[in-house]
Amino acid sequence: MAKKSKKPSSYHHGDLKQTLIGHALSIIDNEGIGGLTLRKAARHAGVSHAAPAHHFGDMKGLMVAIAIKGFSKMILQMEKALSQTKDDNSLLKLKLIGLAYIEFAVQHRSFFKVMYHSELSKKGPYPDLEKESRIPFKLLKSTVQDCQDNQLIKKGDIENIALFAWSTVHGIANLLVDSQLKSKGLLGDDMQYADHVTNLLYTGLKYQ
Amino acid sequence: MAKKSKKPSSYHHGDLKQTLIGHALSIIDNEGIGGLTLRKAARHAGVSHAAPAHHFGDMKGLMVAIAIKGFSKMILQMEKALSQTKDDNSLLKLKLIGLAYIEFAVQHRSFFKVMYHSELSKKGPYPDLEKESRIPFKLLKSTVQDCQDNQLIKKGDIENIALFAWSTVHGIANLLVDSQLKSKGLLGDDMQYADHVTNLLYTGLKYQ
DNA sequence: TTTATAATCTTGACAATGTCAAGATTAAAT
DNA sequence: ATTTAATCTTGACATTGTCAAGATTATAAA
Repeated sequence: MAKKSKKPSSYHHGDLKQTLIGHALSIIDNEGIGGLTLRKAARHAGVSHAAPAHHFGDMKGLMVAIAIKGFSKMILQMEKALSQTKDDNSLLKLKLIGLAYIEFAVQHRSFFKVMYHSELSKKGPYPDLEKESRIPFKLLKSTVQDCQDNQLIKKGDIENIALFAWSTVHGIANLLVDSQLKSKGLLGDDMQYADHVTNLLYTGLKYQ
Repeated sequence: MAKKSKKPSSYHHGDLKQTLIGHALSIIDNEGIGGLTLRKAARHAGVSHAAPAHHFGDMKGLMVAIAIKGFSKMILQMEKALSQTKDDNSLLKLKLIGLAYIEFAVQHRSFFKVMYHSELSKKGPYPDLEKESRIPFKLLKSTVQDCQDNQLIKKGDIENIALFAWSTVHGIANLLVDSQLKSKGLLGDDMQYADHVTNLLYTGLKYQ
């Protein structure tokens, strides 16, 4: 609740940038990424149609800002999951960090959609975004490393094993976020399914 | 080369629908899904700006048409992969069908992007698309069933195991298609990596 | 073959959007 | 107090999706 609302002066908004991001996210929640327009976000915020440009440059700038914020949140959530176990239990850490990834995706669908939107990763350069977007995989990889150091999973190329784990949780996350499973009647509860699949993943790694 | 080009009469195109789909795909190849517009596809095909509407209704209709065609191609490629092994070797089938899924994605990025575009799965109803889109998973599931029948993988809930395999290959496919790995310097050759990961996946299933 | 009907394509129009330029208002710094 | 920078508005323009009405060609019916 420590918002720095600087007493709006009716001309200068005070915290327009974050406000616009908020409205953009709720628009994506309701109408999908295709429903997001700069003008619509501006209307929701009660400012003129050209106001967003001063904070984000263009449409892509808004998406980048959302993605960066999303990665920060996701990283926090992953780190929190890691800290919830003793240091020696790295196999559990591996499961928890994967679940945290999936949980973030389903809890913040709009963030996740923007974070991994094709158009963003394509043409940069957005150094801040690039930097943040690498951290989740780094966290995953170092956890895999811990597991190997503690001989909890068989030896193997760390990079490949981490990529395997990432592919799986990323795949689940995408299928869940796009309602590709629910729409096919394949799914009841999201996280219950995520738990099943991550179990398969990590017991698989154990006996690899 | 058995195209039914019906001698264009300069007013009636002859095969405008498929032609437009082709141009749409090449636009997506070059500029991403965001770069695709109905008018641009029309210009590339040399027809008026409103011509596409008569074949696809609206923008979403074009995407649906592309997605349906993409699923047909993908299904053919998966079935072809299945037919390349003796019936008894169902574990190899399981690997081949997964690789076929990934291979289709990297060979036909634009198709794949459209097929699993959030906006499509959201609001229907597009019965033809729904029907086609279920088949890949059905193929995967029946292959998993074969593996269990032949006692090549341990028993377990077929649905969950199939979803696990699907999540993994779908995750790889998405990361590859969006160049999320290459851009991070994590990858040399796409299919080589896919082979590594599917190996991990299926040996994992074997000892589950 | 002639005619009627449907399919296909064009032209013209409209509202909505991204983006730019120029100006108005307020905050911050000097 | 004055200058400078930041923030927001207004107005404009090209582009786009979409609709309606008309032109052209194919197809079917007579």
